[in-house]
Amino acid sequence: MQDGTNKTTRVRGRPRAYDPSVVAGRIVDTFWTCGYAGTSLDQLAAATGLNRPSLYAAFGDKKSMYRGALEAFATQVRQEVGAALAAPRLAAALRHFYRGAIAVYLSGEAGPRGCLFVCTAAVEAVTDADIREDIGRVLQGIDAALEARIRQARQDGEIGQHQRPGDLARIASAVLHSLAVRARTGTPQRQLERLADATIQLIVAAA
Amino acid sequence: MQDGTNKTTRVRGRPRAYDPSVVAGRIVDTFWTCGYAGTSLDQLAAATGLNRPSLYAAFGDKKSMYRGALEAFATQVRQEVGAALAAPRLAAALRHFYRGAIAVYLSGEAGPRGCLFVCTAAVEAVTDADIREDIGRVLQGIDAALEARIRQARQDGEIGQHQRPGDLARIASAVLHSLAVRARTGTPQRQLERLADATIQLIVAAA
DNA sequence: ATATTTTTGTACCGTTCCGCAAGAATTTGA
DNA sequence: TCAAATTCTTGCGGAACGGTACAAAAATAT
Repeated sequence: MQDGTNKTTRVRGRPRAYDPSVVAGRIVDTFWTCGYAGTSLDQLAAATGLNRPSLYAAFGDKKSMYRGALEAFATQVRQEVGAALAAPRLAAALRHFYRGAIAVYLSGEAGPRGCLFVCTAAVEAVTDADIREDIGRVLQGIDAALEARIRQARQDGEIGQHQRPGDLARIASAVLHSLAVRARTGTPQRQLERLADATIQLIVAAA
Repeated sequence: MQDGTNKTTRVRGRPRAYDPSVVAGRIVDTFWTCGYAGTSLDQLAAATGLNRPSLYAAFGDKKSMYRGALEAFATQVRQEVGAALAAPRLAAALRHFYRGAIAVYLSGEAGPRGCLFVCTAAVEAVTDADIREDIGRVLQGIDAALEARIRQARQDGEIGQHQRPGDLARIASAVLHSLAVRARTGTPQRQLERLADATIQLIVAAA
């Protein structure tokens, strides 16, 4: 807290002409729309209003910009997932979970964009081990959050004992992945919601 | 059949020094590993042994090469899906369906590559309407094939009536999408198979 | 005022990108 | 043997790529 982030505590040199968090958001947006390989530094400069040297000084090279975008996206995802799954009954929790995801997946000026990880980072996973591990960690985190929530529902007697919570959780997040892909490839909101609802019904009814 | 594809029926000019189907396979392979934007024409030339002008003459520009790869991949998928789902009982059909998919998704010299459509084409869907529609058609085709097979299982009395075949089919192919993403991001075969098996259990047990 | 520190803007580096032009090479037909 | 047809090879061209050097600009510290 004693660093220069406070507005009153001025630092030495020429002040930044931009808000780093706003710029970071624009970077996420650009990569989300065009993917890693499909985005150029000129595009990022145009989207942020910065020129390339400023971008480089603030966020490093292209790959570290992209991984920074992944990290920012993951942070938001974790927060929203946690909030959604906090609902007292499993069906409602899953419903908030999927509705929130669908809203995110359908956002975007140029059209629905799905999930930054599933729909753009996955391409790079074969040729880039760092990004592959970034994705793995996030997907595992969602699996784990779902599993914990389902395990709790089982203790609460909401669902049967015939399916293991880990398996149900992975099925639930499988549908999440599919919603991302389908949203990005043009499936209308109505059908996405129907898929989510059918999944909830199947999981909650799991004997 | 009266065109020049027969080996004995020679055509006029200098003969091709390559087998177009082999080259097409190499093109698929390269795009499958590196994605559309991440693949350069030089890379394709190196992978096929042709030089760029020959590639261009035979397969058109980069985008039409990619769409050709999508088409080739889709043809193979349709064939394998049809064969797998022909099994007499639904559980076995789905088992073949998923096992076949997992085998494909784990293939690749540089590591598992998932699905060409789900893991590489999806990125381009926002900025390229042609590719977006290519993906949509294929995904819908798989949904439809699964729905038909599940509908038949229902008629055969294999599964209950509480879930609609269309919903179950979309859940089944949702898991397929997830298997593609998870395979490409490093999930081991054992876990992929476990997810598939749990899904089959849930669907077949659907009351 | 002057020095110091940090950011910004311009311009440039070498490389790679995609696509194509033009001629050499290799075959069949006359 | 020569003409026609098709493919292969070399090499170019203009643009875009990621990344950086360098000096002007704008703030604080002394």
